[in-house]
Amino acid sequence: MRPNKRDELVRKALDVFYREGFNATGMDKLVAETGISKTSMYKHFRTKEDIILAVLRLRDERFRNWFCRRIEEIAEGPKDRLLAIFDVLQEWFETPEFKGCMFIKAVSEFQDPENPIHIQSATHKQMLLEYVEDLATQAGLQNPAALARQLMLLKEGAIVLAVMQGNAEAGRDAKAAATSLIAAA
Amino acid sequence: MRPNKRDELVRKALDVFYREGFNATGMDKLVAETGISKTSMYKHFRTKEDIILAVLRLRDERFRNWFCRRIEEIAEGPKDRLLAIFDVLQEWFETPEFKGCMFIKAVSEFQDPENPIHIQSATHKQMLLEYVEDLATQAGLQNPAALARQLMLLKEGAIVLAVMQGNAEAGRDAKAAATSLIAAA
DNA sequence: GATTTAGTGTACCGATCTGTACATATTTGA
DNA sequence: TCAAATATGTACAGATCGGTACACTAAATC
Repeated sequence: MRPNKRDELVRKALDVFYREGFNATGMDKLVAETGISKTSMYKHFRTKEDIILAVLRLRDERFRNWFCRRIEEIAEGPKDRLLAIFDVLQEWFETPEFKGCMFIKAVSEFQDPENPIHIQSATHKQMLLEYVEDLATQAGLQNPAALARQLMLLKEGAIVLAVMQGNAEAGRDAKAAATSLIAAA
Repeated sequence: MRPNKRDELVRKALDVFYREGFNATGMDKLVAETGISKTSMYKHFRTKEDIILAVLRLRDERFRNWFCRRIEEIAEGPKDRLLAIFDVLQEWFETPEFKGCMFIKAVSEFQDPENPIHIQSATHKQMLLEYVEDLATQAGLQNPAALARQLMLLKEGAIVLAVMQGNAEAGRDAKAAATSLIAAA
């Protein structure tokens, strides 16, 4: 058992929770889909909530890594990168596995602002905001914080509408709007 | 029992589902919170899903009524009304009962695009988009459809971030961004 | 006044929920 | 090779899930 069962569980649970939802996925289904025994799961985690938190940590790490890296791959200057956000977003929407933002869904299912799942999801959004804020600052624009917040509105809105409409059109609209906002800044 | 029990159920169920979530609210909790017997509920509705659909219909009717009426109250010309969208949004965020968008949450819990709950939620967003599109058309702007879609991105993004951040700041950011977009159109 | 209608309360069905107990198997390292 | 560490499978507890059966009650209508 070299490749830690704990990590294997978290990786596989991520897929299931993302596809099926958190409350809709019972522990028995998790056993069936991961091939890991329930006994093992509860040796690594005290509760289902702890598993969800670990899943969200992995998702945050993977997503931010991919997202930022991809932006830096396809654009050079910080100003171009602000716009590239929306190209990368579009790429994501066009992925066949795209099923929306895991953190928006987590907050929808765990609404209590004191709930650790809720808090951790909010932190993810905060960290992405800070990344965009850095880009805006590097771009030498006035009021980079305000621009970053506006671009994040477009990003979140695009995710929601891409899910609702079942296509990636929202990505193109977001890029067009971002172009205007960046030009105005 | 003049005031129909069915409507009473739907009204009260709306509050519970909005506060607690759909999957997290069992039928027994619905009985406890509405004071209506389970037998009665299942005489009016065949399944829990049917209750949810009725709740979403009421929410759609109430929300669109309030939203559009309020916009038309606080602004006169169609161009001013496009901006007023975000003042009304802000009002909503500042409401103590604000707990995000019921339709975004519904789609988060019922992800299957073929699910009637999912479809009905998407329809709500579509109808709001059409209302904003009408405003943009009346304002005589070029490409009103594109502007309307961009403003809706801001609206959905603001809702998500208002929930995530636990405050109404996103409303102000959305209004600032909308001002830029409308000016550019 | 009798009958239909709408609602109630309770008890229950089988399934599923999170989580545990326990005895067994497999792997790992000394 | 042998012991410790990690797995596993099964069975189950106690609660809750959506939904039904049934006997009863209040009210409206004829």
